[in-house]
Amino acid sequence: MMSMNSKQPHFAMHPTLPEHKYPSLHSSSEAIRRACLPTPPLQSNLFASLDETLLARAEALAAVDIAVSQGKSHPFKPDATYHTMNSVPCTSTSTVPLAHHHHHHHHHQALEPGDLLDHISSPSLDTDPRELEAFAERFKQRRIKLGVTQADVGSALANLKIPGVGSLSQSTICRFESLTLSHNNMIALKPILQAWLEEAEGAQREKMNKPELFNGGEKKRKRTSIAAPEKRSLEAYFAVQPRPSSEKIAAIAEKLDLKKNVVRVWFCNQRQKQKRMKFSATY
DNA sequence: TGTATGCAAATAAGG
DNA sequence: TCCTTATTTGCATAC
Repeated sequence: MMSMNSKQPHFAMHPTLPEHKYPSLHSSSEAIRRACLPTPPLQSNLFASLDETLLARAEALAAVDIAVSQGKSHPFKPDATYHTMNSVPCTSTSTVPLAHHHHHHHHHQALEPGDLLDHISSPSLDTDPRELEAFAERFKQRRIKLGVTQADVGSALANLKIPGVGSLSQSTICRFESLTLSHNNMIALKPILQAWLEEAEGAQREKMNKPELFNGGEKKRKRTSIAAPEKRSLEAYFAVQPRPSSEKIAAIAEKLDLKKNVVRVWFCNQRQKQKRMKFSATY
């Protein structure tokens, strides 16, 4: 019934596959305060064409930093597989920060559905913050009754074999239960967690042995942890050249023993961060 | 030991 | 292929 799931079965071998597309609207307590920064007036890149001298300086600097930590344990693996998975489409556009009830921002959503036409996930209902809140609470209670932890649920999701759905971390499950996810994110995750809950309860009721529903699969988005020394090096590079060429990125990646993509993304995120800071500093 | 959270990687979507 | 902007989600670590 609630199969508003998009498509693509595999999530095991595709770094990226075009999947859903939902309206980008955020809301929700946490998201609301960190996101929503208007676009700052973009200052053109001052360092854009500084000569390599500075870069060399940074490299030297970086080299020292690295030297210290290299040769001995690398605290993390650059990671080898990122997969696109979970997340589900959804078509809703409500904007209601769960925490601050009613916002001055009601947009459409004609009238109350009168809760008659529900059951088969009526969009207007599945999107209702109150319903989500109620579900989250029920979910948590029933999960506990099943004797399953948040981490268990997260990893078991992949075994649900829902196309495009992989595992999630304990953090995400926790945030779902405490409604500290964006509204749209809540809406996207709800059907998935609901599916798991029903399966798990059913299995338990039937005394079926389905361990996969209580721990499992590893199909989770992985997150690289960039160690402090490497991070300092990246920052040094960034200071002199915030937008390195693809070649430069490759070189940096090699020097730091990180995946090129990790470095590329780091620069993107760093630029994004810089803008945020610049913006908030202005106000 | 499970569960919350801060910070920030990784992704989605439109150029 | 890669950028930007907006968002999702995980690692690490504090409760």
